Amino acid sequence: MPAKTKEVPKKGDVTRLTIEKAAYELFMEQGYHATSMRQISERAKLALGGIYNHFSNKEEIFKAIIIDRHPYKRILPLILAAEGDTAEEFIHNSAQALVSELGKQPDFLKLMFIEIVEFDAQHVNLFMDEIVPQILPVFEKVAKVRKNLRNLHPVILLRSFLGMFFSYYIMELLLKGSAVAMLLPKNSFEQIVDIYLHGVIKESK
Amino acid sequence: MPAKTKEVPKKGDVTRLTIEKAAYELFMEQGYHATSMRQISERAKLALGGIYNHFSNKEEIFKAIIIDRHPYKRILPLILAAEGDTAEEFIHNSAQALVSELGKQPDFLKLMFIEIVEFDAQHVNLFMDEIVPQILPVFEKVAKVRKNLRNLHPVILLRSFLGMFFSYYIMELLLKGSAVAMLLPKNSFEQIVDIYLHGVIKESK
DNA sequence: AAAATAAAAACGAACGTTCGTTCGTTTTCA
DNA sequence: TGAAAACGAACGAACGTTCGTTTTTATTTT
Repeated sequence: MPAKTKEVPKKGDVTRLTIEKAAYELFMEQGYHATSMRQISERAKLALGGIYNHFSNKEEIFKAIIIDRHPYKRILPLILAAEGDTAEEFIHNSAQALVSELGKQPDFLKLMFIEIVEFDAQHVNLFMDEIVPQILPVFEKVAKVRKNLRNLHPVILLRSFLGMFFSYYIMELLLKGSAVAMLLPKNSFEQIVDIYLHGVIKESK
Repeated sequence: MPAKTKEVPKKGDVTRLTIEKAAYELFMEQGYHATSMRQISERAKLALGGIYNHFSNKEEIFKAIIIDRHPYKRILPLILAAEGDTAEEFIHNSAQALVSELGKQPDFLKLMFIEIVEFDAQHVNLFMDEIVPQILPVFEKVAKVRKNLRNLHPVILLRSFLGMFFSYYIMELLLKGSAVAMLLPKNSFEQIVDIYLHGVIKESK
């Protein structure tokens, strides 16, 4: 009887997700190289060797995390669903939704940083070509529907929009624990969004 | 005869800088944990044990790099020297100077990323309290002298200004190698600065 | 100016530990 | 009953650091 490879639902994939979750937590806490396979196996409550039934090596775990846990999958629908007739309202609302969503996964940025530091962003580069074609039309539509947006290149719009969040969270990371953090106004993010909308220059009267 | 500890100029500090330079290059290329003391000793053309005459351990090398090679020392004078009567001109010029300066040290951002990933930004946090009191007055002065700046909190001004660069370079890192990079307009940075100055919203007629 | 001397720097083998991965075996599951 | 999953000891390699020694450098004494 020739062994047919069957496409079974595979119950044991639960373990795979358990490993992924444990590794994700540890990578976020300690970084990639500082996290050992033994630590991952302990947190996943699995024998060391058992991991290798699900991932061929350590980097494969990280790659899986990058793909499965990247927040863009959750963020994209939020932007699409953001309401508001004017571009101003729309950006305000989608920024708000995005911040609250990222608040649930506050260390998502570290994922990107580990990527850049340890892997020279090679994994992200690979699937950027998959993501961006999904995101760009959204921004093109936003630019088209809301009349009071300046006539900006959609890529620039995307880049500056995402950049607003990057910068917000990075500065937060760099300033936390510092005495300067005290100087920050309570509604910092509101003001950052406002600058994004209207710029820093006073309009000529 | 009691041995008096004297404060000699110490010629051998050249070696210390050689180690620092070699380590800096390797950290940038590979990350912190992925770089071994042996690699550092090889690039510095020094015996493995010799390093420990100048640094007590690996982390001390990184700390020294963070402090000695942080670009803020070179950037601050540039901002102070940037000319332009209007706030618009000033920001334009200082942004231009900053970008060209950072272009000489294109991986400076990685320094911050390694900090965040491997050390939870603890070193930067420590000397933020030293840096920010130097930077803030510059931004306060900028806001005061140039009349056509909106009345923004100086910390917000600083934060959004630096954020503009962070986001610009991060997006560059994440998009490089991707096909989307082709879509980017040539004068991306000019447009980003323009958004910073005037916002994305069309002025009501 | 030369010699003596002590401190600083360089050396590289060696230490103990931990790393990622492999492997033969047992257990669980379909 | 055969495949998938779990196990944990074992492997060789690489890690950061230490150590005793030699070499270099700078200073002090002749």
